Amino acid sequence: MTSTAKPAPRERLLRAAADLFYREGITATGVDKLCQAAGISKKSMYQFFATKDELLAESLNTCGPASVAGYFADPAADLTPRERILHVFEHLEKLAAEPDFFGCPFVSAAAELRDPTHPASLVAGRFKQMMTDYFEEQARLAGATDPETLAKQLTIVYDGAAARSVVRAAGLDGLSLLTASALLAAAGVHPASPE
Amino acid sequence: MTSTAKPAPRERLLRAAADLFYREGITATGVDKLCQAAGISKKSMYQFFATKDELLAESLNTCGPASVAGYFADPAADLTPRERILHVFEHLEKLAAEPDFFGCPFVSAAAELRDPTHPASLVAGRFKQMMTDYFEEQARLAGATDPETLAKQLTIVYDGAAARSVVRAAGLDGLSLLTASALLAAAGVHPASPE
DNA sequence: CCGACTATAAACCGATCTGTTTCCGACTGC
DNA sequence: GCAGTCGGAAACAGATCGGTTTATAGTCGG
Repeated sequence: MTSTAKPAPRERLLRAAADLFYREGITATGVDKLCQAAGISKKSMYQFFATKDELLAESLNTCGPASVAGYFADPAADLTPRERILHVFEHLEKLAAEPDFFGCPFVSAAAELRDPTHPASLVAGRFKQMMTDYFEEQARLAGATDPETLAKQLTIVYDGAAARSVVRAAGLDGLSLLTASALLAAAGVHPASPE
Repeated sequence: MTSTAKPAPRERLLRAAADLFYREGITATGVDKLCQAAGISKKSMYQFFATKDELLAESLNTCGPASVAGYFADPAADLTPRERILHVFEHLEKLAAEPDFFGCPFVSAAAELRDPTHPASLVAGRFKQMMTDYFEEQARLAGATDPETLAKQLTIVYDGAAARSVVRAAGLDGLSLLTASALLAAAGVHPASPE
């Protein structure tokens, strides 16, 4: 019975936290609402996590990877590095078109916290770096002239496009793909790799 | 006496609101703190503005332009369109290097609100469009191949670079300038305009 | 059946939230 | 001097905040 509906109290709590913090904001989400959404008591919550901030950081850390997994193409797939890079933006375009898209969860959290030393901010920084590292690796494989710089630029395009979608409350119409392609081309990475 | 220290109650309130909402967040800033910072009573505040949200929207609308004025070079200055575009990113690099930079105030507000219909979100949308329009105008003057698209791309770079600075709590090291230059070059806008 | 453990619901704490109201002193025009 | 108005200080209202505690219901191993 517990297997079908309830994965585990702690798990449910982390999921509910990641969901509500993202959809409604950190400060705007109270602990009571959180526990109610997770079907858990406050006492249990405070046994798992000492403070709301600790829960926030752990929810980002635990549920973050799953929420951004779609950006990274299956490593087993037969794709060129350039296609793997563009896959990130294809996925972003898809997400941004939906009305419940509120930007990158990590950026969103770090921006609201305004405290670089907050545990959740550190988690956000690590994940951003992870995406940049992914870009750099693929850029290097693609033979880009300056993979490190290109990776940072692509991350900027990713976050900028996400911000655009949020303030306009609209999709991106391929703009992020177009911009990423332009930067790839400027770094010598072209669609049909010529022999 | 009132002329030296106190501009006007309403003005002070708007300034304090813009400042605190930006520095500490919207939800995290209480009305009491706001009034205290502005040196005004809550009664007066609620005579000027019906709700906190109304104050927020109006503070963005009124104090927003001044807070972003530095991005736009003096129209009288002898600058090329390309230089005017890059001036935006030079200014951003300067701001991002300071520890009290928390990103674009409009994006920040819209992101925290998560409600595209909120008056403040509409204000944010208008200002973003204003910057894009500025980019587009300069891009057209510079003879870019596709000024409209280039303008959107530059706006994306602006917001993406701001986000990067926020999550890393560090400066940009010229990265936004570099990226903007690359997109300009891709659109056929080069530094020393050759005859 | 029993004691230990667990997790729940709910009350509770002081503080703070948005928003309203009351009171009172300081101006104003007359 | 004196009604009238203004705005500030502060109490107030009801709700919610993060966090703690109590009491109770269920679930184990022994």
